[in-house]
Amino acid sequence: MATGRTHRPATRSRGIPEATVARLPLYLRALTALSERSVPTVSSEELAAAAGVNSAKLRKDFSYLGSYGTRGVGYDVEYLVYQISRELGLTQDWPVVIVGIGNLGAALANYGGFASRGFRVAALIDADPAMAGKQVAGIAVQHSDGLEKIISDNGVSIGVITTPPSVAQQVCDRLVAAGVTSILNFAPTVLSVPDGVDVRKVDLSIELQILAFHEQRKAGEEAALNEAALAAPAGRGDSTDQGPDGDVPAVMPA
Amino acid sequence: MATGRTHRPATRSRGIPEATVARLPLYLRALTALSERSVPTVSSEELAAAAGVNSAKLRKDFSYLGSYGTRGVGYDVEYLVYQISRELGLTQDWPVVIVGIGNLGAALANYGGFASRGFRVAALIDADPAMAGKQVAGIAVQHSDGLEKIISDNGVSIGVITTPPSVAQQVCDRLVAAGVTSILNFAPTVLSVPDGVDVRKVDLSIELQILAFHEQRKAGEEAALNEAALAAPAGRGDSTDQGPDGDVPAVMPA
DNA sequence: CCATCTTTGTGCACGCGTTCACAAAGACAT
DNA sequence: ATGTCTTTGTGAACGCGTGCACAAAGATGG
Ligand SMILES: NC(=O)c1ccc[n+]([C@@H]2O[C@H](COP(=O)([O-])OP(=O)(O)OC[C@H]3O[C@@H](n4cnc5c(N)ncnc54)[C@H](O)[C@@H]3O)[C@@H](O)[C@H]2O)c1
Ligand SMILES: NC(=O)c1ccc[n+]([C@@H]2O[C@H](COP(=O)([O-])OP(=O)(O)OC[C@H]3O[C@@H](n4cnc5c(N)ncnc54)[C@H](O)[C@@H]3O)[C@@H](O)[C@H]2O)c1
Repeated sequence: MATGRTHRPATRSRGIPEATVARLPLYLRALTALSERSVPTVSSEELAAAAGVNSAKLRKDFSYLGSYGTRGVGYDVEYLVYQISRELGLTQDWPVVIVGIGNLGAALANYGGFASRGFRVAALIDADPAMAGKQVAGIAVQHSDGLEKIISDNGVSIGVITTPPSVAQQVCDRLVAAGVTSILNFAPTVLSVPDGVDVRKVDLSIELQILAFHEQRKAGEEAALNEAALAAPAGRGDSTDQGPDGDVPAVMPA
Repeated sequence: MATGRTHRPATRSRGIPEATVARLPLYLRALTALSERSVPTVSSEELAAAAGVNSAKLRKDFSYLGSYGTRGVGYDVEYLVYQISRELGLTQDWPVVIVGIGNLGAALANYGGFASRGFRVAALIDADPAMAGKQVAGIAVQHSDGLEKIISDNGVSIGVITTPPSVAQQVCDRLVAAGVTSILNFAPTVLSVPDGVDVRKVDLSIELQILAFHEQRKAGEEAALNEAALAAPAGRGDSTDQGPDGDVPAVMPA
């Protein structure tokens, strides 16, 4: 998922597959819920259902961490919570900076889900002088002039970018130069980073477009079905009276 | 990525692999930028660089859509923009509802990136009576009592859930019952949906945890390197004076 | 102590996605 | 028209991830 210039070959970190790492937070969430209900042990089948995955996959995932289960019984919930937390590095505190305190940045700052997992908003940074000093989520916004100092003073290694896309790369460059080695990017841009820096992106627009693709496919199948019976009206999705699937390109190739 | 109860076997839709579909929006974005700069054609190498992918992958991706390139020249930008837009279903208008107009829901409502790709915020829905009637991003928030009618009146097939996780499943159920067949879920919950409904989730907390995992691994490698030289201090990441990698579990298994 | 029963841990096969490498195709110059 | 040069489109190999199916392990009861 790292979108750096050089494509790192999936660096199976210390033997734990990337796909497994991506599921550990899911397991952890389900386990935390069980822990709060004081459930002592859980079977792979139950936990898998709670996490929305296959039980075989879950057992294989856990096997990468070690053999923490007891055959015939299941897994000890508390113990597993600790092991996964430790594996994910959540037993330590991760100071995070958010750069670009607009609509989205402010929403993230207000989000309680951060602190609950060992992530602490160490600073909010914005380039707008009018924002500097304002309190957002109980934290004073600081001007981006001091970005480097803020990063180094707080020992920040994780940065969140919620600036407009036009400045995302330069913000990224400054973060990296200041010592940040993990970036969560909300701006719809491809970021170039040096080796050793991880970038993950959250792109709302892409998610919607993927949904639209499947939605269109579903509508197409439905239409084909209706067509097979008779030339029936579409019913849903006729908000515009444009043809559902024009075949004539807007511009022909040269 | 659909997290429904039944695991659909990657339904290679109409021959286009899921992984390719997920990259089409990326290509489209890069192509749109080129189009705005009036670049007439682009090679797979250039476009791949702009989209942050391998050029062979890009060519293979495009080969699923058909042979739209010209050997020795490259791809016609305008034509490709149209073809990808059509394939993704962006030539039609998709009305979208957002349910749960809190911090995040309001940020999304204000986001301009929706409309630019054929997605139109048809309605904002919240359960809080105090929110009803309030204007957010120029749209009046409606009470969730009328959810079903709003969905059907506007022919909405895509819903965005930004409610607290505790109510996400029931909101999801109502959306589905009302006719929504695609859901973008921001609440940290596993949603169960019937077959034929697509769910995609955006989970900030998971992204951060994945970053933390890699961050810890990097720190560990670095520490091992330093250790090899001498018992050197860690320098970064000592915000708490807790040992960097305790080995004693909090609770021993039964 | 033994039998039975539950559940883990994993060997194995399969399919998807990625990447390499190259032949074919077309543009362009001469 | 012909040759050269660029770039596409794709066959093939490989690696990762997934899921099945089962043997091994341990709990539990008699
Ligand atoms: N709002 C959403 O729901 C949403 C959804 C998906 C993606 N995004 C993306 O997230 C980003 C932020 O969206 P938004 O709606 O919050 O935009 P916004 O305009 O409300 O906020 C952007 C903020 O970044 C600040 N900024 C600008 N340049 C900066 C710089 N060089 N350094 C530091 N701060 C700087 C601005 O002062 C502003 O406060 C955009 O890239 C947008 O495309 C937003
Ligand atoms: N804020 C963030 O940056 C952020 C980040 C990641 C995930 N999330 C998740 O997104 C969701 C929303 O976060 P938020 O910060 O906006 O929370 P919020 O509390 O600000 O907003 C939630 C809104 O949902 C409304 N609501 C509650 N029950 C409802 C119902 N049954 N039907 C319709 N509306 C209902 C509430 O009235 C409120 O306006 C949460 O699940 C949160 O975990 C938020």
